[in-house]
Amino acid sequence: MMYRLSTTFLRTLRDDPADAEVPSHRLLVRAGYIRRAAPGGYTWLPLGWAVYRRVEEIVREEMNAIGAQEVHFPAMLPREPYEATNRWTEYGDNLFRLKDRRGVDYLLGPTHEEMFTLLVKDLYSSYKDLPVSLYQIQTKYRDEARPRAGLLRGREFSMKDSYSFDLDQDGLEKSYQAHRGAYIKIFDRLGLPYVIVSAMAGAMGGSLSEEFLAECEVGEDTFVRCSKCDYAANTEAVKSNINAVDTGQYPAAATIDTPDSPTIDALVDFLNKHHNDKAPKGGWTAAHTLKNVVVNVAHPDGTKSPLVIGVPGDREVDLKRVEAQLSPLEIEPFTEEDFAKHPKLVRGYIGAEILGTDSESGIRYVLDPRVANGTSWVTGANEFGKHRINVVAGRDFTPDQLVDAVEVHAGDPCPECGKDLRIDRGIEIGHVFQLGKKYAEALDLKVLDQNGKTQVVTMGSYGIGVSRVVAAIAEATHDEIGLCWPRNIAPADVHVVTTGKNGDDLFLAAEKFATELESRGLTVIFDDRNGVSPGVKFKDAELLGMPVIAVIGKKFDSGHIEVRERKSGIQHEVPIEDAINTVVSISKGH
RNA sequence: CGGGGAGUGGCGCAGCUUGGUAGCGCGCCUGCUUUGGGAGCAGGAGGCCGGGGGUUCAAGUCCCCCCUCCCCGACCA
Repeated sequence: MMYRLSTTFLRTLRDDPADAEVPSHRLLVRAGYIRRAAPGGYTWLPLGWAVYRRVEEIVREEMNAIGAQEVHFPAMLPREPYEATNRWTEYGDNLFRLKDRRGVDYLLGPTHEEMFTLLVKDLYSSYKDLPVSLYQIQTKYRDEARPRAGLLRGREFSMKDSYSFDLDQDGLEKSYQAHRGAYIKIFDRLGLPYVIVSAMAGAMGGSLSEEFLAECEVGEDTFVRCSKCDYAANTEAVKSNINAVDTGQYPAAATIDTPDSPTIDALVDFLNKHHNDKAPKGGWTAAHTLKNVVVNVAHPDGTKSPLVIGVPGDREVDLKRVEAQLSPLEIEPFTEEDFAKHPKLVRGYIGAEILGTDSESGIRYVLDPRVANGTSWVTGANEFGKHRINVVAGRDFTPDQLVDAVEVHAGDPCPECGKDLRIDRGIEIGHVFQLGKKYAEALDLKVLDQNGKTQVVTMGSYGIGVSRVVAAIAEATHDEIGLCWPRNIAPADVHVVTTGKNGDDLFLAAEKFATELESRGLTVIFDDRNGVSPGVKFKDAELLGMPVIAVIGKKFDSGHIEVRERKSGIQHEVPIEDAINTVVSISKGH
């Protein structure tokens, strides 16, 4: 296969496109791999599509290797299955909906759990049919509030989604591990550095769940990683491992006047000025205070109730993290009107002692594990301008539940080994999780087991964002001057540049060289454009990012061809008679 | 959905404050020259100035409404 640039449908841009910010977006547009066609929708041009297909093929090969079978659903789906699982409403505005000429509802599939479940239900009914894993590579649609960063977050994108169907948890475990293993092979082959982190199954209603993240500054996911052991988790899924403190000999709790101290900062100032005698060693700090944040929780039945979250005063509450743990409850802001309805909650002075389902207020109270049993706190007195000191967890108040609620910080202890955690950002490129029986139950997917009894099938769900992976690889591998594709997914193996003009000896030698490379099984880009200056050809070759650039130019007179490795910049001057073998051996991995 | 920025030939931008009938660079076309790091000269083509309404003798420029894009936040496998 040879691309002759004189006729390839390609136009590179000298300037960065104004609407692109992140490197992958900027370079993929500038190098002529993609064009924006719609908000959050991109056209793949020939070279871009070549990359896309190579990624797809690697995914396909590894899925087939674990025995998964490829199918293909429509992108436009009926409403009913999504009604049955409640996702027609749960998905909310993120679902693209449309009606046919008779006014019947359809949707553009954001993901296909329902359809796969129904397909298996349609054809299988015995335990003997299981296990089975099916997958597709499909265009998915999500009406993202804010598409951004080119291919990284579009409203139309390509995803490989697979689903495993097993009779029991043991089977699911095996299917899950098979997919996990396949994903490791896929991302290894793609040449993409990645981290596997534990994640919350959250809204999808499963249990074990892990994400594959490509480490990347512009990534949208934040994850922690231990500096010592190999613990890694999405920030939402980090578990604290705080040990309870032995109950100390704290004096009885007492009320103090704290005028004008509705905020933690003001309170700490006031304590240091007026209650220095009672201060712990080193004086009062925010870490000695217990901050109580009120939110509303929305229950699946549509009702709302207040919830108070208690965290140390020097920490912020991470609502996403709380929400993930309380799922399917959703967190909403607590408004002025809500305060009016709950007069026991005194804004700025909410105290722990009246909180908890079994306490005076009856309001549900969850605590971050940092507020451990036996620790002593300064907290609100539930009265304007007053606080309570020496309020001891477990003695003076009891939470309904411990929930990891604080924003995770770099330097927090690792739950596995206690060493410092680091925080980094990544792009979610793959996700494996054990769905369990949620969809099978909702859609009544059952088989008969060995004893002739019906069993609900248990499922796993596994996704790879194929189009996103292309961008993630561009992010991970580019440099200042352009793209820099790993050998396995580059649209061509070698980019042949000549400074010769159409028809002259140099040009003919270059053409012969390119043709020979092609006949040796390489995919070749041959810059045969006429009247384009060498400078432009070199810049374009670097921008396009093939792993090897071969130059037939001034060194040709002395019998040499220049062979450059794009990534390392290493340049070899190779005698003409050896050049083909040199390029082939570099392209095949030395 | 909230905050900020921006929409002007294919691309990147100026013009808007102070209204007077659209300009620069790149790219594109023709010719000549040039050919190892985004060439030179000459001559061209190409624009309902995001859309709609208004003010005015006159609107890219002023006013109102809408749409779109980018960034931050919210949301989101």
